[in-house]
Amino acid sequence: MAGSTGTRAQIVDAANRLFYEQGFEHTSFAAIAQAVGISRGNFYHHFKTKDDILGAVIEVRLQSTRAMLADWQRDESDPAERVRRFVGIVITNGADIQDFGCPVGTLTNELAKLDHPARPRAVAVFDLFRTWLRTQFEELGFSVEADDLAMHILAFSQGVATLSNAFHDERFVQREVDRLHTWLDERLAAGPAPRSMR
Amino acid sequence: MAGSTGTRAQIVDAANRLFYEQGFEHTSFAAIAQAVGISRGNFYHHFKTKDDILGAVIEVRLQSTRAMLADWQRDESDPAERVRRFVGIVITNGADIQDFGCPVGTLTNELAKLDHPARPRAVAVFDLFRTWLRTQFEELGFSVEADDLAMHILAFSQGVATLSNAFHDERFVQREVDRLHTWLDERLAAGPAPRSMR
DNA sequence: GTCTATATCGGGATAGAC
DNA sequence: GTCTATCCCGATATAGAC
Repeated sequence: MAGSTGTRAQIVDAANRLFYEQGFEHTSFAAIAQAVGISRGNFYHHFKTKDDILGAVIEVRLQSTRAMLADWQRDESDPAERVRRFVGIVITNGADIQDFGCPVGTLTNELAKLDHPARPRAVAVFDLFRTWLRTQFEELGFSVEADDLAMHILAFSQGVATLSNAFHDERFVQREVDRLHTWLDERLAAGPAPRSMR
Repeated sequence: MAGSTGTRAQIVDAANRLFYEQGFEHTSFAAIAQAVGISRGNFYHHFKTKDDILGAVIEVRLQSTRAMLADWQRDESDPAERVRRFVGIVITNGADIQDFGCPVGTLTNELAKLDHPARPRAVAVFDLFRTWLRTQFEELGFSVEADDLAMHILAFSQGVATLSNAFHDERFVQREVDRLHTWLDERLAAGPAPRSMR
């Protein structure tokens, strides 16, 4: 795995964490260098510019997201249960989300405000989740509605993450998860809309 | 109104807009000064520090939010219709949200990452909406559920705003608004849970 | 590959004239 | 109240020794 060995990988890992906790722009080279335990000068041997590090961080996030979704795909055969696994992230990662929000949503928004060229790559992480969720609904028999349902699940996660970060209320998160599970069950019980109704 | 006249008010207005569009930390004094048309030096006659401007911006947002909610309270007698008015913000302000996200959610998250002392005041804007929405549901006969329903509406708005900013998809926004309206109608038709069921 | 030293720039903040 | 000039610091980035 490209995580522990190699100075370059260590830099990317530290930057990945710091960009999440402090934001991209607010994170200085000094902070990253200190976290890794190297000097600032050594830094530029591995990356020419700060944007290069951001690019590497986003690629790592894309890669680890693909790996996680592949794991879920392998470990769970029921698509509905896979969707529930995704929904559960807001509880599994509840502590980090309370402190820093969703890593995907907060980075894409920061890059949007900075009008940063890397924004589309950050949105690509969202696309991974969106496509994966849509595939689950397609496996459950939905067709044209699948993407709409996927986006609704994504919106749920972003809304919960933002308010969890603002209010630090675990009971709110649990209530919303329960509510979405109920909605999902009803949606699955009703099944896809017949073609004649579209 | 404290909006157009007075250099101080102009500074706050420009900062308010720029903090929204570019983020708080990324907005420089030079940018604000240029937007207002004054020199950087003059700046410090009105505000001692950048955090002071942030404080003033947040107070203005609190004030304008209170005014907006009071208007809605006055202009619309049906609490359900008032809630729908709030839900409609994601369409009314759709263009700005696509470009910059929700002003409340994005600022609170940025301040959380900066570990900024003004974060609680920024969250207070969320609290205004939360309390106002809860009051509407209370007027509709809900009691203990009112706050839960209010938070669900807030979560909706944040989820839609974040994904609207990421994907720039108006049709997604409209679908989610329609979905929430349906949910709201069903919720109101069912009425509050009887006390015996709690 | 890693370090120290340094260049360069932009940001917040101050002093003082008008 | 508004301006110009300036200070100070932190941040990105470079040069070059080891």
